[in-house]
Order: sequence, then structure tokens, then C-alpha cells
Amino acid sequence: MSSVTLKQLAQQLGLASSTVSRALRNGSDISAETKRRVQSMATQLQYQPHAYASGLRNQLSHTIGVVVPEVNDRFFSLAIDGIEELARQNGYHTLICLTHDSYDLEAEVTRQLTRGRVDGVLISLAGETQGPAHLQQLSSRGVPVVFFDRVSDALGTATVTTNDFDAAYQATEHLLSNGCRRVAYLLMSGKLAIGNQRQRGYEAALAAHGLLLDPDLVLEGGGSNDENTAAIRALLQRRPDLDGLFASTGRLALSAYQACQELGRAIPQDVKVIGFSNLEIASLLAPPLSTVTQPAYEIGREAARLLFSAIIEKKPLLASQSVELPAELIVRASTANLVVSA
Amino acid sequence: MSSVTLKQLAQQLGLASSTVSRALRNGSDISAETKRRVQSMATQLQYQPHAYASGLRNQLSHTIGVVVPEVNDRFFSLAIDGIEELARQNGYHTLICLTHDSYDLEAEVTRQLTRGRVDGVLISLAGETQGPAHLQQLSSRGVPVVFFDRVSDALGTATVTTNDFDAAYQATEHLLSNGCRRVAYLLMSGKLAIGNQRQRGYEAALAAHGLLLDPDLVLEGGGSNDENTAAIRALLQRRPDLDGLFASTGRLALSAYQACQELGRAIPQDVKVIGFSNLEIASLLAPPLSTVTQPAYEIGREAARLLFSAIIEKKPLLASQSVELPAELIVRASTANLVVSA
DNA sequence: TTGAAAGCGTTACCAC
DNA sequence: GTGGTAACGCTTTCAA
Repeated sequence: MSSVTLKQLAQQLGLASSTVSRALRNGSDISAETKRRVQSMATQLQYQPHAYASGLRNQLSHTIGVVVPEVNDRFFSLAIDGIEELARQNGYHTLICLTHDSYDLEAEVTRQLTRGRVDGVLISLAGETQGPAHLQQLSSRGVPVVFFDRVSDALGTATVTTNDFDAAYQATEHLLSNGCRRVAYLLMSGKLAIGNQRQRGYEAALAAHGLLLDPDLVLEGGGSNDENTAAIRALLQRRPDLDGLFASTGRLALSAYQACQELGRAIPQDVKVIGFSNLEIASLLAPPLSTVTQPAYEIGREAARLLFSAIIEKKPLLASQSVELPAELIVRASTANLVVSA
Repeated sequence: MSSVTLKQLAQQLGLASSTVSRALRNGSDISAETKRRVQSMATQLQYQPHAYASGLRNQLSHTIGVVVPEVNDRFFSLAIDGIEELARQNGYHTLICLTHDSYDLEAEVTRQLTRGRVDGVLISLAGETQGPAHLQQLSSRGVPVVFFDRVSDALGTATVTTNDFDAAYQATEHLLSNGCRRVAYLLMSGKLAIGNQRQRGYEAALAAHGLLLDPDLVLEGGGSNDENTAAIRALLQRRPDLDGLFASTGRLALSAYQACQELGRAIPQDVKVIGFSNLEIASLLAPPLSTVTQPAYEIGREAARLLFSAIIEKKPLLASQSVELPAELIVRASTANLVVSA
């Protein structure tokens, strides 16, 4: 029924459990003969050390926590793939915690993770998140934390991001140089640094083209997909002069498509659309979507790499170790300039 | 630096740790006054019980394991959302393990899970999986296992599936009644029960239309997306008479689109395409994709519900508790019959 | 109502 | 080389 324990294994062999323990972990001071006997009996009885018992003893859980808003999103699921790969390589397990973009859930989850469950945490903040006070508890207990994508610098720890300012600048610039004059900016939450970085890039591109920021064209989504679609629809109706949409997340880009489809606005003739997105099938959409694509998998790997370096070398993480990976602008039909320029 | 322990808390209060333990968990036999003092000191010192220490004592990890081929797939990420919701409601954590469709990885992961890490396991089998011998180890140690979607009945435990036969029958029937005569069936792995169920539905629908099964039209993918696309392209070129594609996974449906796009085959004029898929934006594809959509979120919830019933009531799961949820056929433009029927 | 002690399964330290 | 013992942090008898 239940598993065989070290003690039972030792009894079978007529040895002390301490001896068996060392034999199994190939410790020194154990005769080759004993090692052989122990190993063979262990496989025979299918002995598996209890992870949490040894963890308790060593103060190590061999588990990392990954806190993300959701997993049903191409960016996060790719990042998790990357994280998980590094975790496996390091003999670690991955505890996935979802916040559904709720601050309360994030705080609760974080509290749970302060209970010795994990040796380190990777986190991408919830849209609602105010301050990272709840994360302070983690790092003050010596649990290293790495932020990725939706980061905060309030903890003074390492972060992994993309070049949000530049990428947003390029995306907006691309719309403007393809003829757009009224470009809206769609973001999830004004509370996140990432949204502000991208907004700054958007504004800088406007300025470079001699355009003033129109606050009415900055739309904060953050609701359900349907709510966001409705909000974008309302914006399109309110502002018939709108000729470009820059979505700062993949979700919002698709809501923009949906809204245009519902209103019969042709992309790219009436409105050009570009968005941050990791959608692998952007090219199969009608029309193919121009995207700013983040290296999600690499971001996950990089964040995990930093975390494991801290865990293994037992050194605290520094803001100076932060990494920025470039996003890639991929031009497709949704921003095509169909007017022959003079 | 590190966390405060029960013992330290007790010392601060001048009480025995056993008393403090009971006071915190609101045990009987503790004076209201003591409870109050303990609670307030606990919050003041931010005491958090060590999860694995109490787990070790109670033989409970309050963690479930979820073993899936990948997380970067709409079906699985939705299912995980459902699982995670139920886990949270039950005060449980979710350990996600990816197999990348490799039998060896699945076996390794399973071995890890036999180490007391989890109180139960939800699993969707890897495409390569042969027999569930490695899972026998789990259930023989009293760890309940529930299969979902890619199931096996060899363990005699509960499963959660969709009506794969009927759904595949309907999808094929839909193609045939819209004028297709040569319909190919695309599957991931001939080793999985799920692929065979769906193939049986496909064959039954062919038979109902008086068509013979052509083995050349049954294509086993299971490689990378690019490999699958190439294989479908080859099939389309080899068999110019092909006028319908039925993909048994979302991944394969998209590869089918890609292959048609590359060869310039028009959907649905030249080839009609339908596929199992949870892609939320099927309607934004060019053309909108007809799908058989599984209730992925509910499948996750249902599987988790069964697992927790077994964990909490400490009763073994029975094959008779298995649940089948209906998939939904959603007709879109990719299977439209553009010829006016006589 | 509270405290002492044993034990969950493992490992580290010190004797022998 | 090997065995005892204590300890990781907690809960649960059993006594007081």
C-alpha cells in the first residue's frame, strides 16, 4: 500500500538507517560491497526517498513557485515552458500559482509561498497589483524573487523584461509612417510599469511625428475579453477619425479585431492594427496581424536562470543583474499601407 | 532573515509549542484568553506554519500533481485553469509537470511524484506512452489518479473524456454531407485510445455514406508543427482527389491551414477543413475554422472534482465514476458548401 | 486547560 | 566503515 521508508529498508538489510542513507547518496566512508547491497535492495523494494522529509531536514524544497495572472495565454504558457525546462535541468519542480489578475489572490498566494513550500519565486504581477508589499515578506525570509515581464523595481531584485519602450516606439512609428494620424493606445492596467513603459514609447513616437497626445485615445482595458471588445467598439464609434490601434497585449489585439469585425471596419483600409502578441498563428488571421513579439520562452528561461543562480550560490539577487531581451516587430497585412504614396 | 517557527513563537509567549499549535488551529481545550494572546502574537510576528513540516506529520502534502504533455496549448491551459480553481477552493496547490509527449519524461515525472510530493495526480498521457506501468506505482502507493482527455483504462481508475466517437462521427458526417468524398483523418499518435476513438467515429461516418476506409488518408502526425505541416502538404500533393481534412487536434488543424496556404489550396472551395480545437479565435482565422470544441475548462474541473472526492473521503476511484462531457460542433466557413445543391 | 514527549522520514554529527 | 543520536518544524497522544 504505502511506500517503503528508509528505516524499513535498513531493517531489511540489517543496517542502520544512517548507513543506508549515505550508501544511497554515494557518500564516502561506505564500503563498495555495502553500497552494492543497499542499492540493489533499494531498487528491489522500489524505495523512493520522501521529498519533504529530506527537504525539511535540508531546508530545501527543490521546488520553485511561478506566480502568473493566467496560463491560458500564449506569452505565459511559453514562458512557463522555458521555466519548466530549466527547473527540470536543475532537478527542481514547478509550482504554478494563478492570480487571475487579482491583487487579493496574489497576496494570498504569496503568503502561501512563505510557508517553506518553495526555494524561490518567479512572478509576473497581476494587473490590479498596487505595491509589492506582499512580496517583501518573501524576500525578507530569504526566498529569492525574480520578476518577469510585468515587473516592479520596488524590491530591488532582478527583473527580466523586453525593451518595452523601444518596441512600443517602433510599433507606433510603424503605424504613423504607414499613414495613420489618429492612433489609439490600448493597455491593460495603468498600475503596471510595463503599461507605462509602452505608453511612453507610444507618446515619444507621436511626438516625433509632431502629434500631441490625445488622452481620449488611451484606453484602459483590464476587464473580460467581451468588456474590452465593447470598450474598443465604443471608442471606434466615438472617434470616427481613428485610423490606427496599438494594442499593448495580445488579448487586446484580438479584441480590437473582434470590434472591427463587429462594426464592419476593414483592416487595414479603415483602421490599421498592431499589437504585442505571441500568437503563433498571427499569420493565419484575417487579415494577418502585425505583431510585436516577445521572446517569451527565452524570458522564462532567463528568469529561471537568474533564480537558480541565486538559489544555488545562495547569493541575493541584485537589480543590476536584470536582463532585457529584444522584442521583434513582425509586419503583416494588418498595417499595410494600401495607398500609393506620392 | 528566516521565518519564525512555532517553537520561537511559543517561547515568546512563555507557552509550550503544543499549546500554541492547538490555539492556532482553534483546538478545543484552550482558554479563550490564551487563544487571543497566541493569535495576536502570531500575526505580529507574521508566523506562517511550515507547509512541509505539518505535511510530514499528517502525511498530507496539500498538493496535487498535474501531468500534461504541454501547457502551451489552449485545451491544456484551459483545463489547468479549471483544475487550479478547484484546487484553490480546496486549499490545495498545483504542481504542473510537463512531459513534452515523451514517455521517458512521463515515467521520470511519475517517479518523482511517488515521493510523497502530492496527494493525488491528474494526468493526460503523452503521445508516446505505451502502457501505464509507471502509473501503477502511484496508485499502488495509495495516490489516487484521474485521467483526463488522453486516458487509459488499464488502471481501472476514473477518467474524464469527451464523447470522442460521436464528435468525430459528427465532424466527418458534416464534411461528407457538405459534398466531400475523400476525407483524410489527421491524428497525433496511434498509441493513444483517444485517437482510436476518434478514428472509429471517422470510419463509421464513412461507412454510413457507403465509403471505404482508405488507409492512405489516415495520417499520423506527432512531430513538430513544421513536420506535421510538411506531412500534410505531402499528402495534399500525393492525393489531388482529397477534398476534406478532419484534424483530431487543434495543432493539426492549424498545420492543415498552413499547408493549404502554402500550396495555394483554397478553403473551403478546394479542401474543407474541420478540427478538434479550443482556439478561442477560430472565428478570426482566414477563413473561420469549423471546430469540434471540447469543454476544456469543465473537463479540468470535473477531473479535479473526482480527485478531491477521493482524497478527502479517502476512497479509491472507480472506473464507474468516469465522466464523459459532450463536445460541441461549431460550423464556420472552412466547411461551407459553396456549390448549390441540386 | 496546559505541558512533555514521541514521532513523521530524512540527514548530519560524532562516537566507536 | 558503521551505528547511535539529535534535529528539521510540526501535531498528537498522554499525563499532569
